[in-house]
Amino acid sequence: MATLTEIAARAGVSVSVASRVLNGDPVVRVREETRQRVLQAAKDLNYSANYAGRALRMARSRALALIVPGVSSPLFADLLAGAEEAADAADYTLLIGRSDRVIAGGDTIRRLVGEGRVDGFVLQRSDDLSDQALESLVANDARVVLVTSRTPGRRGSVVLDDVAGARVATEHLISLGHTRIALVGGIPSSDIARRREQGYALALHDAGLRRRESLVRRLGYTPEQAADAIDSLLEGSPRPTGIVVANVNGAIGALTAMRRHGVEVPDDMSLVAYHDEWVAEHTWPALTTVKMPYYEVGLQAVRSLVAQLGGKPSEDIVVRDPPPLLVTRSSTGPPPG
Amino acid sequence: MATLTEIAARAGVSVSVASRVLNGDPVVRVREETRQRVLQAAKDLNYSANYAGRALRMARSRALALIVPGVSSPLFADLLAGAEEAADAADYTLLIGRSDRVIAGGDTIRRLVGEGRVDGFVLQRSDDLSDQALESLVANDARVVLVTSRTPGRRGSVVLDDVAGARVATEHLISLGHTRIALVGGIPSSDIARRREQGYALALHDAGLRRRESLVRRLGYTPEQAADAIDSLLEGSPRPTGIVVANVNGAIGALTAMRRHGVEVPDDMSLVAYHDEWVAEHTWPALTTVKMPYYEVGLQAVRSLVAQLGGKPSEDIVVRDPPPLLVTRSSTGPPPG
DNA sequence: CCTCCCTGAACAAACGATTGCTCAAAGGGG
DNA sequence: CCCCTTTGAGCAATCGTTTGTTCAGGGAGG
Repeated sequence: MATLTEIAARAGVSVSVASRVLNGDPVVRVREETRQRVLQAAKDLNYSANYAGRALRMARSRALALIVPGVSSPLFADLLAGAEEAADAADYTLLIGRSDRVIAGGDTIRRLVGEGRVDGFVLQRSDDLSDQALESLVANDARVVLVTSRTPGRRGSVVLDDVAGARVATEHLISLGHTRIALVGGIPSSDIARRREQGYALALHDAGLRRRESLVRRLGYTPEQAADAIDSLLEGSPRPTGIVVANVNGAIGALTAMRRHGVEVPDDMSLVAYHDEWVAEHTWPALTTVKMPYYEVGLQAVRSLVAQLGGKPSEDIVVRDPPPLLVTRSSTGPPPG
Repeated sequence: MATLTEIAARAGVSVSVASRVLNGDPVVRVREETRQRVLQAAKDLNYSANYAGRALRMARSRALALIVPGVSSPLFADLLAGAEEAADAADYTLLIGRSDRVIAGGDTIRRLVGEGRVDGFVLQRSDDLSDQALESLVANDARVVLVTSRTPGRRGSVVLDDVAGARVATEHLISLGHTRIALVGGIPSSDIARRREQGYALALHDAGLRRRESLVRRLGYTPEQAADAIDSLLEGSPRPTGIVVANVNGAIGALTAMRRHGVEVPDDMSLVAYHDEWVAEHTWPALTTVKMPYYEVGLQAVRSLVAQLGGKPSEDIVVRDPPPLLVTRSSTGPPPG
C-alpha cells in the first residue's frame, strides 16, 4: 500500500519522475542512476500503483467484464480461460458477472459500467435477455462484444462456426450408414439454433438425403426439453436411427429418455452431441460429441474488445480455427439391421 | 457518465451540497425544495457516482473478490449465488477470480488486492495451494475469509458441516441394512477429507459396526481417482456392499468403474455420493446424494467478511443450517442376498 | 564573455467525490 | 436596537496518479 509519494521520497526524487520511470514514459529524461534508485525504492516498498488514483486520472479502469448466463458449465470454463488469457496479455483485469442478474433487476451489471468500474464487456446473452434489455445495457458508452450469439443491427461479435459443427456431427452419422437422422435442436428464435439446423440440413443435402421435418424438434437445450423431444420422436414414424442433439446437456436428458423407452444406444439408435465436456465421458454409454473451440471464442472476444477500446472499428468474427473436432465415444454406431 | 459537478450545476447548488444530499449525509442542512432539485437533476442525468473518484477519496473500493479453484461446478454456482446475495445486501460489488491463477504466477489476484481493487476476499483453496502461497496472498492487509477448508493458525473461515454430511450418507446405507460399507475419500492431508472420514467413522461406530481400514480409500475426488479406488476395493475381500463416495464427481467415475467390473448398482452394490448436483439426476443409475448448503456458505462468508471490514473480529463458522439433506435416487438399495 | 541549447528534474493542474470549516442571512431574545 | 444562534449553503483541502510545462545548471559555440 505504498504510494507514489513514498517511493519518490525514498528515492529522493519528485513524484513526477517516479511516475515516469515506473511507467517507462518515453518522454522521461533521467540519469540511469536516478532511474535505478526509483526502481529499487519501488521494489523495496513492494509498490503497485493505486488503482483508484490511476483510474481517476486516466478515466479508464483497465478492467473488462465477462457477463454470462450461467457460470457453472465446463463450456464456460473454457471461454473464461481464453478471455483471461487475452485480458492478461493486454494488461486488463477481468471481472465476471451473471447476465441473469441484469434481468433480475439487480443492477450489479449496470453499476459495473455506470460507475466506470469496467471499460467494456463481453456478453453472452441468455435466451431470455431481450433485445431491449440488451440495448439498455449497451446504451452507456461502454463497449460491448457479443459472444456465441449475434443480434441483427448490432456489430461486435465472436461466434462459433455452428454450421460447420452441426455438419460434422451429422456427417458422422451419415458416414456410419444412417439415413434417417433426427435433430434435437434449440428454439427457432435463437440464431445459434438456426445455424446449427442449417449445418444439419447442409450435411443431409450434400449426402443426397432427404430432410424430413418430422425428424426435427426445436424445444431447447435443457435435459428435460431434450427428453421431451425424444419422447415425441420415438412416437413418430418412421423412427430415426440416428439423432443429433444440438447441445451436450440436452444429450444427457436424451439418454435418460431413451433408456426409459428401452432404446439401446447405440445398438438401436445412435446419438451424437454438439459440444464436449467431461461428463460426456462418464455417461452411459459415453457420448460421441463434437468439441467446439470455446477457448478461442473467449480469446478473440477479449482481443476484439481491447482493439475496440483502442479505437479500432468493431468486428464480427466467426471462429473457424481450430475446426470442430469429432470425439468418438460409445454412443454412435452403424444403424440396426 | 454525468459527474457530480454537472448535477450540482443543473440543480444550481455546489458540489458539496449535491454530494451530501445524494449520500443522505445526516449532517446535511438543506431546504426540502433544494433537496428535491438535486435528486431530480441526478435522475435526469442518470447519475451514478464515479467509482474511481469515490474509491480514491474513501480509500475503499467497496468491492470483494471471491476466489475459487474452479469455476465450472454447480456447487460453485450455489456458493456464488449466496455470496452475491450477501454482497448486494451490503452494497458491495463482487468480483470472481480463480485461485489456480494465483499459483500459476499470474499476479491477477495479487494485483486485485495490491492495487486496492478489492477490500478483501473470500478464498476457497485448491488442494495444491500451499500454506505458504496462501500466506503470501494474505500478507497484504486485505482481509480474508476462507471457505469450505481451514488452515490451522489462521482465523476467519466458513465451512460445511462435513462430519454431519458424511454421517448422513453413511447412516443411509446402514439403515438399508448394509454392514460392509466402504469409503472413497479425499487425500488425508486435506482437512475436508479428514472431517468426512470422521463422519463416516462416527456413523459406523454409533451403529455398532466395525470400521475396517481395508474398506477405506483416500485417493482423491476426481472421477479417475475414484475409479481407481473402486478397482482396488473390488479386488479386496470381503467386498463392500455399500460405498460412500465423498464427492459427486468421484461418484460418477465410480459408476463407470463399477460398470466396467460388471457390478450392478444398486442390486449388487449401493453407492451414495457426498454433494448434489444436477448431473446426479442424469447418471445411470441416478445417484443418491447428500446435498450440502453451499449457498449458505457463500452467504455467511461474505457477511463475515463485511463484518470484519467493519472492524469486527474474524470468526470461524460451521454452517449447520440447513442440515445435510439426503436426496434418494436409484443408486442405493438393500444389500444383496 | 555572452548566448543558446540540452539535460535532468521539479512544479502544478487536473480527474471526481467527500467532508470539515467557514460564512452570510435570517430570526429570536433581551 | 444589538447580539447571538440557527439555518442553508459554499469553500477548499484531500485522496494517488499522470502529464504538460517550467526551470536551473552546465557545456559548447561564436
